Amino acid sequence: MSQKPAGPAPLTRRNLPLMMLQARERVIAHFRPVLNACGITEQQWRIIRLLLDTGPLEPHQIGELCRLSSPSLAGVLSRMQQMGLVRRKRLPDDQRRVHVSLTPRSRALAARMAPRIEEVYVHIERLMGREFSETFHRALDDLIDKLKADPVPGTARTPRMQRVLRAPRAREVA
Amino acid sequence: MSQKPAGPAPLTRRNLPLMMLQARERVIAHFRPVLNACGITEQQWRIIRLLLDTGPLEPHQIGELCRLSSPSLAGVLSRMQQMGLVRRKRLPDDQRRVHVSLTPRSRALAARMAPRIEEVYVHIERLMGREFSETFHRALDDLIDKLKADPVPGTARTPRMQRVLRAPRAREVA
DNA sequence: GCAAAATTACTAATATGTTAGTAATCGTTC
DNA sequence: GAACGATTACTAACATATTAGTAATTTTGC
Repeated sequence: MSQKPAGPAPLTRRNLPLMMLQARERVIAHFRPVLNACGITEQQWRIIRLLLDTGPLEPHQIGELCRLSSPSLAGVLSRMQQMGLVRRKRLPDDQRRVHVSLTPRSRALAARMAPRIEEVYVHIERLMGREFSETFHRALDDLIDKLKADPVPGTARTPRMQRVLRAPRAREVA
Repeated sequence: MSQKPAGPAPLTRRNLPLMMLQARERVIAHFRPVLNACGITEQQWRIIRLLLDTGPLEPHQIGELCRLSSPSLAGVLSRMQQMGLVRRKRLPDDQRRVHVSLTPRSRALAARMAPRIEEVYVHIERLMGREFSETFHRALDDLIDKLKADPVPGTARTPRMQRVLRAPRAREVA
């Protein structure tokens, strides 16, 4: 008997990243109206929520915990500073490093938003079912642990290859 | 006994959208090297994979199935057309509508990529465990179903408010 | 038949994501 | 103490996401 020519591999798997994207969008869609009504983006809210819990942090810590790459973070923090939602201050000990902290304005905003956010959680937990919701949380933790490591892309440091001279550029943070 | 003043609601919930983002990034991080090596983006690969299974589709169908909003899709398809990865053709019956189809080039690309993609699936399934992997897939399907509906943002149509005249603009598709 | 509504793909403006690379600073080594 | 590497936050260039709104066309109501 002649063998069937194998042909190109057929991509039989379901698209797991797409499924996870779809699932996440179904969830975030419930929060978006609240964020829009308050005039902030999802990323800005992630940062505010984080700093509420932890106090002032450095950018690389925020990026790690909020999954924001260094370049994204630069823009987000810059806009948040303009909006009066965060302060940035250089550390006296180490002039490279910066502390990002919340302002009274962002704390007040968070206080206004908290109950509406809670409402959304109650709503989606009702849609998902209490049991399923808890199981799903555990599954996410489990998956994150099993596939752990990998730093935020855009934050990873690669060794310098060469050093080229150029006109100096002013820093943004006072 | 005096009652404690309630204070601002404390946001006790874990950040579910963030957890889902973290989990998805752990997964997509394994595919990114393959995509980068082939010079295409995640979104472009989603579209190619879809069209391989379905044959030619219209933009709104692609957007729905790949979770790409209409404006994103316009740019992605435009670049893919320039790269020779897709063709766009207006339907004779309805001049508004367009058919997007793959090219020999994108089919060849997919054939080259398929085995490497499969390798990644094998690898991450080994990390996650077969049992967990299947359970997680079911959980995602379940969640997507329970929170179903919501059209892709940017695709939703709102009734016209007013109609302003302006100089005509040429269409991109022949 | 024709004006209004609906549909489809698109553009515009802005925010974020991704990849690569740079300026300033710090620590170490010699 | 000057050269070197490491670290931190940043910029540059481009692709995508989000929100709003438009052009061309088709369908519908009357």
